[in-house]
Amino acid sequence: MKVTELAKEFGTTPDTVRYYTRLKLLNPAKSVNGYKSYSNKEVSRLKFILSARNLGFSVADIKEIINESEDGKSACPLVRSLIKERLEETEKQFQAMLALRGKMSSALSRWEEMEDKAPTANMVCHLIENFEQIKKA
Amino acid sequence: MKVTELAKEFGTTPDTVRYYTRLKLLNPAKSVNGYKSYSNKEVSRLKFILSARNLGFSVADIKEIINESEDGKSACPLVRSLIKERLEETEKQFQAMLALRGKMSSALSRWEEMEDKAPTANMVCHLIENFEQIKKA
DNA sequence: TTTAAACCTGTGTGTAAGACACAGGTCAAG
DNA sequence: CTTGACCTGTGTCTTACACACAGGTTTAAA
Repeated sequence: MKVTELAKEFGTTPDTVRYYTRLKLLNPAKSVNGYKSYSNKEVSRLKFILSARNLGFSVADIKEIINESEDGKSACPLVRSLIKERLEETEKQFQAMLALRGKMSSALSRWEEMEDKAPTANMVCHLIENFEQIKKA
Repeated sequence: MKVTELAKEFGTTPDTVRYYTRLKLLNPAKSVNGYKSYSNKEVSRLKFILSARNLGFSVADIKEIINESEDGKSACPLVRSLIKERLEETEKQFQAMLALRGKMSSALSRWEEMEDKAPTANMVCHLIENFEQIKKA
């Protein structure tokens, strides 16, 4: 299988496949003409990678998981521990986005009934600069 | 004012100040010794930048806003239009994170009562690979 | 068989928003 | 005058790919 064929097989892009290949998550043989040739093993490997990405694992995580399994060990304990970390991070980011969304939406509605103002020497836009004060130390 | 002083003034890092300076959002004079010297104007400029970042504007947005205001025009219309875009993006990302969080958390709890398995030729980790099927084309 | 268009290849670089590394400069205390 | 602490600018690294590009391959028509 060539790069583009493999990518289409799972609805991803050739660039993504090439990226994983550069990181040696996939290890295709070299075809006569220098093209990369992916075997069935690579196909299921890619499927695994995409599933893991879908679940929030980083590419570095995935590399670690694969290394573990190539040592013949069960990757399950590692996988459980990693997803705990990632879930915590996701939760933090989620809360941050929740707060940001609220701020943005409140700014938007407040700004719709405020007038335009020309900039001054030390004020670029009064909408932004008066919305929330950044505290000085 | 030197880089570190300015950074501390607003609870940010010298690297951040240097980054904005590289992008010419801040335009310090050069001190005799080659150090950058920030005036009062730069101080309020940084405050503006941090406020805008806080509200979800990208650094590129901020550059655009500053350019507008340096042409003497009111940046308010641009600011309103930009925040609408950014809010939409944020909303999309928010929904994506919500879904991801759900998936991760359900995976975590499901995996806690599943056994470890050794890897096989075409299976790296059954927890991940059996969680959700990636569809073939 | 020749040729041309369409498609594909690998490699190299660009992206956002800073964080980090590093060799050297500056400054106060002794 | 020297030490040590702190600071400086510049350059590189990060994530997870997307994009650009010069050239190779394949298919179809001529």
